[in-house]
Amino acid sequence: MTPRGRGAGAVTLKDVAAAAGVSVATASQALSGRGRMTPATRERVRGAAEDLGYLANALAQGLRTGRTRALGVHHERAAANLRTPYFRDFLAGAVEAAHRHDHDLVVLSSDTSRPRTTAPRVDGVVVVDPIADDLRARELMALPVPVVAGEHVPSSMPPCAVVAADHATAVRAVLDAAARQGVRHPMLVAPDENSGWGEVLRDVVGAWSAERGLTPVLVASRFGELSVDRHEELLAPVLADRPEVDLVLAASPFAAQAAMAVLRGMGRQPGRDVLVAACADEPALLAEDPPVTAVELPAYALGVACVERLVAILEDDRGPAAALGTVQTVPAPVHLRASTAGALTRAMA
Amino acid sequence: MTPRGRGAGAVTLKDVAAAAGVSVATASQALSGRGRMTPATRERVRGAAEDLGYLANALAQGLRTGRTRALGVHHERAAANLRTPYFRDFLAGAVEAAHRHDHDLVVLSSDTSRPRTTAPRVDGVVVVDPIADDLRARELMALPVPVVAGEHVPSSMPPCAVVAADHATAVRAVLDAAARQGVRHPMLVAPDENSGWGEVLRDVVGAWSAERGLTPVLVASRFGELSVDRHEELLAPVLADRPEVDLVLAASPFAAQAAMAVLRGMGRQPGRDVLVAACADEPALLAEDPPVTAVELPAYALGVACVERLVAILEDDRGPAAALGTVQTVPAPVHLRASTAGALTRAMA
DNA sequence: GTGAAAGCGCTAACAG
DNA sequence: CTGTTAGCGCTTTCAC
Repeated sequence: MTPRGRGAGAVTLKDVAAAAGVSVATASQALSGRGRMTPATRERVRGAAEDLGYLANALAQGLRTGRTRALGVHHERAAANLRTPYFRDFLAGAVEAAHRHDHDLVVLSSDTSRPRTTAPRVDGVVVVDPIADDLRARELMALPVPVVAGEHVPSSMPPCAVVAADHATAVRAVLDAAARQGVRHPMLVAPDENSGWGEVLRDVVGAWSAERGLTPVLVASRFGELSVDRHEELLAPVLADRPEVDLVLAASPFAAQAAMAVLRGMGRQPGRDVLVAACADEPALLAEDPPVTAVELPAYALGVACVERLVAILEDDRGPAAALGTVQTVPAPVHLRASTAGALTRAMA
Repeated sequence: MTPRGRGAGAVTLKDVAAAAGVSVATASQALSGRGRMTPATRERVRGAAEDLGYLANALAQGLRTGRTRALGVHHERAAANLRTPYFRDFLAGAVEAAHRHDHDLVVLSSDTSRPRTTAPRVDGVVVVDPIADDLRARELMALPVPVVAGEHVPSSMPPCAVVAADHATAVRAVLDAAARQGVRHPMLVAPDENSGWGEVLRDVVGAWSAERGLTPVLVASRFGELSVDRHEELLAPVLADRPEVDLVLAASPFAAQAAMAVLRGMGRQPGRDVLVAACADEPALLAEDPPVTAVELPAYALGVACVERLVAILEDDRGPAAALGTVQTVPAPVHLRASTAGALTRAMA
């Protein structure tokens, strides 16, 4: 009958009420500052709570009020991705903002092998990098709590409030720089339709190319593929097939590294015969020869912005629905490096 | 009467029960796999839950069962410290282990300006670097849930299960290396009695010195001081006062950097006239001239170990009390570098 | 096999 | 001004 375990021994409001000689209801109001009562009573209850070391049970409070003062963060394979600086920075930003607003920040378990059987005890959720085939993400987005997506939502997922890096501006800066070097045959290597980021990149490159009467080559990769080798396997045949390509714009820095290797293997010199750039930065890109132009994804700022957005939605009287389609962007610095700085020497006319 | 807000609209067990034509009690048992009933009934309930997208309310479940499947992490000024690699690595390890055991991981709000009014909804807490004057840490340690300290607990705090780096072994390796270069007058700069780490370092250096008939100079600093300048202000007078010191062992890498600067300013050449080492590593130490010997604190491994320990305590039938005094250590690699490699040229006999 | 009822700790109406 | 009452969603005896 009594719950097994850890909760046992905790001081409850009943204990405080008894000690102060009032009812639990009065005690509750005394502590929350609500209700009208003599200052004396209120002080007596406060004192009792203090003496007993009373801390309200957040579970019970949350059950009753529907508010938990906790926010959740979900990332597909959170534990594994926590090895990447991107998610770490993001999380650091999210924690900073959550704590500033006096909320706990819950890193939701993301063992995707089994579906959650339980709705997380949070007031809202940030889904970092929503991926269409991430079942957990879908579950969370179906929850009756507001959701903010950290990055664009693939079109096959339900809409929600979005906070994303300003890829369009950043990628256009890269493309313009490449154009100045005479690029005519851009290739985009980007995650497939499971990723909203991939969709955005295709849109931007598509629009930019159309404005110039160019036709980009589009190659689909898998989101979250961190292996350079795998990307080489993907790119070797397509690059062999398309010798006219004079710019490889890769979403992933690992794909960019792979492109460098493959091109070199084909006897083409990156930065001269062909330009290379990435839509996400990584220290390794600086160590390449030549160093690879890249967009810096502002992970920390995104973490902050996502949580700020979530808090704003929670406090919005119009209700969470008002936020559904909205997109907010965070600037993404562009680092132009030697891989896009050399005038193209056109090997083949 | 109905709680305002976010919870509204959620599918409850009542809805599932109604859809399946059973009572909530039966529905509960059907889903949890407990209780005896016809497979047909169980399937019907499962199906209804599936169709409605039912997720159990973790708050209610937790209130009833006393288990939330969530673990908390507390760090003084968590948000600020999340800028340091140490806490990031620690957190990454903690998340990995927590998720492996199917628990959410809550980064507890650590706005220390106001005390928590609410007990966090977690089954147990990891307190990273417990500091004696951290009120939040004390609050958490008074909670009726098990607590694991990530690093030694200062003697003025209540005891709990401890998981710490093996400072003793590591520091002794550094001291032995220094002794081989002829060190006779070691100085230890370590956090004051607010920090269990500081206490351990003083104990180790004290014991080691006693074994050799040496008397170490002990300087107390403030835990968490990340500024090199502040450390310089602290060290300049003491080092001027104690020209005989031939080894500065600093707990913090920033104190080690400060020592390097101060010594150089005094015309003493670190690595030759005087040795320098740190009890925590930092990239900047590699860039010093000469590079500074340091102990690498295994943050990620500590994060994993703390959570593993917490889970073990939660599953231990003997109850959490059994774990109270225990200390578990994680190896801390030592990086011997040039700052302790040169034979001391004794400027003064 | 299944349902009714109690209660985890708390808050919000409504009486008194 | 304060106490009584009801109920948040769930689990768990205990009758039927």
